[in-house]
Amino acid sequence: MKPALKAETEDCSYISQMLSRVGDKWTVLVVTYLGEGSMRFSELQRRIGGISQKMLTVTLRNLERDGFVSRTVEPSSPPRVSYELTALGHELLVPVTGIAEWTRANIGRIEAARQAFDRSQNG
Amino acid sequence: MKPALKAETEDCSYISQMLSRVGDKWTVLVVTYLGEGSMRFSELQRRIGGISQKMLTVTLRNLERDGFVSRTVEPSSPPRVSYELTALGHELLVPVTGIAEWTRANIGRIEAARQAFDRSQNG
DNA sequence: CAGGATCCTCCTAGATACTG
DNA sequence: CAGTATCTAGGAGGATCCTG
Repeated sequence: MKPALKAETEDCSYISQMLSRVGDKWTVLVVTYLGEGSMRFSELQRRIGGISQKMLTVTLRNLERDGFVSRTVEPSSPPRVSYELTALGHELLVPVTGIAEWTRANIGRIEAARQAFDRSQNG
Repeated sequence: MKPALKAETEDCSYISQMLSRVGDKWTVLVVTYLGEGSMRFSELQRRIGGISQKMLTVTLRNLERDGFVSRTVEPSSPPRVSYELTALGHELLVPVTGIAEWTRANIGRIEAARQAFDRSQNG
């Protein structure tokens, strides 16, 4: 039996990974769009706009590996590959939405702080 | 009066900034330590461990600019500079803790998904 | 259509040296 | 002590070419 410290250290590693993941450039955007329902690769790319094939592929692979997204291939020609959120993926939206809503509610305070800070630096 | 779309687009920019901020390597760690109370630069660096002077400086400046941290200088020699969370900084801990707790609660499901994914890739 | 493989570029972050 | 300035390496992300 490992001491509690070990377990908490491991937890921190996972927490850090998740914060980093949701903080990357595309993950939250992809998850948000998939929150509307199942979607194909090209449709996702078109709707997001500005994401390269490579980054969409990488982002989806990461999400699939962690169990947030499921990938379905219809064996046809040309192939149709669709993605959708798993239950875990939908649940992830809850805490992420928490930060988003907190930010939206506090934009005014943040912006005021920035302007005050920038003024104090220039003056 | 701007249309709603404009406002939402601007919100997304802020939300993206905040997600990116809390997703960077040191911000959450610094905020968490400062959550315990006011702390000096060197104490913060020693307790966090592994963070360079430069990155601690940059992280603190960003937090200060956004109004999450306040900086106090005692004019002495050598100078004593201490940092503490503002009210806004303490409030930020709430949604961030939300993601952290969600992650901690779901580590098992994530880890299981990863192992299943990795097995399916190798086999 | 979906995505693998490359190449390239920029930014982040770390190391180091210096200052008030 | 608490920074600033400079240099550099590594990784994230974009552009492009190619394939089943």
